[in-house]
Amino acid sequence: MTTPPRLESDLGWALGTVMRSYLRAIDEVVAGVPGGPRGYQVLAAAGRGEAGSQLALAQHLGVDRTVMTYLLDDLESAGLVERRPDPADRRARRISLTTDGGARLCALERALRGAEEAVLAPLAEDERTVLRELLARIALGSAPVNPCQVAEELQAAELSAPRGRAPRRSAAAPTPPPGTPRAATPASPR
Amino acid sequence: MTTPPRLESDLGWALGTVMRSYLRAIDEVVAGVPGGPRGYQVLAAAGRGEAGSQLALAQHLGVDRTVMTYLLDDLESAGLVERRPDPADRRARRISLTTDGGARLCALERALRGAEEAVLAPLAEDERTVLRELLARIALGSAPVNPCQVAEELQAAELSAPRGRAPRRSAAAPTPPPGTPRAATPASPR
DNA sequence: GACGATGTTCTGTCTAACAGACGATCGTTG
DNA sequence: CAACGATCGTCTGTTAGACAGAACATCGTC
Repeated sequence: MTTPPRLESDLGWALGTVMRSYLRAIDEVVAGVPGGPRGYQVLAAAGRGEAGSQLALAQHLGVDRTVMTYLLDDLESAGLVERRPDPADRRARRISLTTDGGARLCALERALRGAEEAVLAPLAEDERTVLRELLARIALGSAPVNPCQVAEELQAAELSAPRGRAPRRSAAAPTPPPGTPRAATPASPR
Repeated sequence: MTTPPRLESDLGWALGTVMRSYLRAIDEVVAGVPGGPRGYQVLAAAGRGEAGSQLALAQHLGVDRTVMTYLLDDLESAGLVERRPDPADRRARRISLTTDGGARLCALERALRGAEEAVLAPLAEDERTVLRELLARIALGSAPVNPCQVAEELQAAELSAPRGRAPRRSAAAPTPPPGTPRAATPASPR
């Protein structure tokens, strides 16, 4: 009995409730952004240069490719992002922020900081930081497993420590535990 | 600059990604439950006796009343829950677990424990506990503000400490900070 | 140059959520 | 006690959103 009597440990309920609270909090802020919350996430990803192809962006955000098309249509017609042909692959489009998009993103981030803090209000200052970090670790660790990212990581690890040193333990767990869920079970009982 | 250079602090993205990861992880487990993940949450709430009326249950889970009707229809026809008339209010129905429902819930919770641990795999043991607790605190703090629950709480606090002792600080913040988001903004721009 | 694979877009279908109304019942007020 | 508004659960209809699949252009490879 090392664990204290759990008062309320339903992870799913807590996650869902916090998620809804978050969406409600940012609702007003992102109301003017074409794609809503996801529109902002596209801007944020583009601003960080994380937006490779549309497909990569879609997987990063957890949306369907076809949805990403419409999302970018709206953002582009609003003048916030640009679809520029990838010089290396003429099939793909690179998503980049316009000047307006950059300014908009900056304003959004400032406003969102406040909304996020309101969501995290029940926590103390340092606890908020801890929560952010733990969530980010899980998200990064269980992000859509990008094979080439993993490959890069392994390569980098090998290069930096060719003596057979194992890659950093805390990073995106390369050896998933036995009970790892299979991806996207198609057998959902509609 | 007391805050360290934030490497990846997009709370919304982290929340969404963890949420999707969680849903994927429990997908197989709750595949047989009528309402899917929310069907389980109904069972869990009923098992804890948290299920007052259908409306309270719906608000607790963040779903519409009409959706709750269908959800309970399915769960009831599967023999997992019972709709019994509330003796105190003949409009309302009390939701209770059947024997089958209790057994099912027990099995589900065991299986879900494993799936949840898989989601939290990137974290160390104590970090998982911390995350669960922080999320639960936020969820409890920003749950659909139930006026009568708040009233009860205040009453209980007064009864247990009539000397003017303030209620516990960590509990569902009765004095929301200035920037508290308004509940259920009806002005959502479709 | 032919082949399969991949990125993006388009089309159609279908589920799930929401707004609104209805009947039954409660609490309250005159 | 009768009438009124409010609330709970249900039902109906509409609509937005997601998904499956095909089509087109292009890449990598043999």
